[in-house]
Amino acid sequence: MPEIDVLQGLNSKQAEAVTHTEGPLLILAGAGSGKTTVLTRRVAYLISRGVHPGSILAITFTNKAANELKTRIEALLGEKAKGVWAMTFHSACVRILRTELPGLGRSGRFTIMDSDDQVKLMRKVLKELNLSEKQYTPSGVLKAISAAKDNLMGPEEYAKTALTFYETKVQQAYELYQRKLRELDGMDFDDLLMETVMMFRTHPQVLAKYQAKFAHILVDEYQDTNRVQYELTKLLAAAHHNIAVVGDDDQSIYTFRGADIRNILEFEEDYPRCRVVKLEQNYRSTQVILDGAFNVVRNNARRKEKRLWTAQEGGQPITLYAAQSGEDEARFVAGEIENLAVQGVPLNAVAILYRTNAQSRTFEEAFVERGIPYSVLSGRRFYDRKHIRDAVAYLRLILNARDAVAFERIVNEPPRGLGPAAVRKITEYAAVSGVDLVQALSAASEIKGLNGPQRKAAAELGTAIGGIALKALGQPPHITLRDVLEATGYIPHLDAQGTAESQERLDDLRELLASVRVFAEAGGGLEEYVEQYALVSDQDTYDETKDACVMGTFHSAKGLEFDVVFLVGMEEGVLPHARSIGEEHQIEEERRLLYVGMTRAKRILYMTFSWSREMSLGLGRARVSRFVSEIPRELLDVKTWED
DNA sequence: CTGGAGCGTCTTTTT
DNA sequence: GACGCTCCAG
Repeated sequence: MPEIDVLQGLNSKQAEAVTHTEGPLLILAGAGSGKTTVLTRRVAYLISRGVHPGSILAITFTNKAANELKTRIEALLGEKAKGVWAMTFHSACVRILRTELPGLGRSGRFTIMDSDDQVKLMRKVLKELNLSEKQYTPSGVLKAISAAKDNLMGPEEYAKTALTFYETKVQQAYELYQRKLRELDGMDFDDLLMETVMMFRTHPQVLAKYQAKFAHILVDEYQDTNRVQYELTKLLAAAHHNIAVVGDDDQSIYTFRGADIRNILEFEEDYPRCRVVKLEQNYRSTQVILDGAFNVVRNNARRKEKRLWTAQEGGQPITLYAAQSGEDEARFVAGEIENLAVQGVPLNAVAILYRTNAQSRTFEEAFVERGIPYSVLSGRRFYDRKHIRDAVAYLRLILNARDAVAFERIVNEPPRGLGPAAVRKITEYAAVSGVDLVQALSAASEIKGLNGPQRKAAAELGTAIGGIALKALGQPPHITLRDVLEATGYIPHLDAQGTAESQERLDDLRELLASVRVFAEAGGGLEEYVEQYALVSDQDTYDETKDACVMGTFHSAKGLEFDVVFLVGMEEGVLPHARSIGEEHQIEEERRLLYVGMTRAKRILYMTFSWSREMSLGLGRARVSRFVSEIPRELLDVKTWED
């Protein structure tokens, strides 16, 4: 493939970022500056220069972005491009750990515990430690633990820094939580990263293997990396320093999750020989939109000085709509979308963005009423539904008969007369006799304290799951899923209910089966399915070809673009969020959030707010967001419900 | 001991 | 509007 193709159509800065292949590179890429193109071309360029695809590690923020990267590279280079490691931090770590842990005497078949599992487990921990959930909320303790893991502190290290009474209790919870995870052969999201770094630190030969393997490392959305992620890339790049990071400090919106903006601000200090390339030409938005966004974000004290420019002069002013109520706001948005549709704007070119997920409801109702198709940018919504999680828990138990979290989830779902007391007896039996949970179920007749019906129900469940587990290896995963939901009575139970709700759930399960089938036909096995299940994100399920407008949070819209964008709920207490008011650096993050939202728009930008809003306690008066007043008046076209 | 009804509480953003 | 908790009938 001639080199000229790979550089075709790039501006000089972009070309520089693509062709600087040896040594550290910091690409400061403003919103809409062709970042994905640069990443794609860079990988293609490396391969065209003879770099083996398998020695390129490209870390992206979502699986969707990773897949897009792969597809676009293959479009450029064809078969030659196969083998690039394009994935998220978490998927890369899972892959490394599954490969390496068995050689170190540890299990490579761990289950990934998602946030729901974590909370359930933490509840148990707190109960065991006699800590009241009022004072020590599971999410609060988990947040502290997550922060510790982000800073690479295990329970022992954390103990050294735990000073307050609260922290010593958290420390105890941390220790017990980790012990329980080990017993379950589970890892939470943070463990995946921390364990990988720990393994690299304690086993230099393993680290050396990956340092040799990945001759070139690329990291996207670098402004949103946290300490472990930073450490991980630093370790991997230590031997050759062929590390290219792409980011924009103005788009750092994940500090609540430990993202450290210093990683990007201080990259040049970490790698003194580093080349810095700034991409400031924007190919996405009109000048009006860029000016509006710039005038907001310029108010942040902590940022690198820069300003985007575009060859597209002018543009439509930003419409600011003052609504009478939340319903009126939704009515306005729906009405405008209908008008735009008449003018020929396709629905999938329109997005509605809000600060919190709960805000979607009013809009969904208005859209349903008017028959406007929409899809919510929150793939986890589907996967987090109770019955979907139940179904996956059955699969988890088939794969790992010691997965106590999955076991407890489904042992009495549908109701089988096996309540908490019976479950405790079964798990105790398993622990004492050294058998797994499914074997314990099958041996229910030997468990003391269970009554007749309980013994029968438990044995049946054990036989059903055990039987299917035996067959699972040789058949496609969707068949296994269907069989287990039938044989354990899950689907029959829903069928028997015959309510509208149970029908919906059955439909959801059918959808799940269909998606597993698609996954299987693409060559995926049961194990891979369950693994990626825990790692799917909001964006991963987004289908841009569907004829529907998109709704999502500001966060979930990261990296996406739309012709028309509505930013709704532009009120004090919503954006900036009430919990961010008071702390200047949190206000700055909220401001960046708005910046990200505004720069999603290519042609037309709306911002709306309402004078009154339904709050948790009755109707509240609202005030327009402080950020709106930072936008120069001449860029705005102000409308109210009275017009 | 289990399952279901009814009640109060809390809801920022997410890999 | 989802979930945990309490209370009571079987």
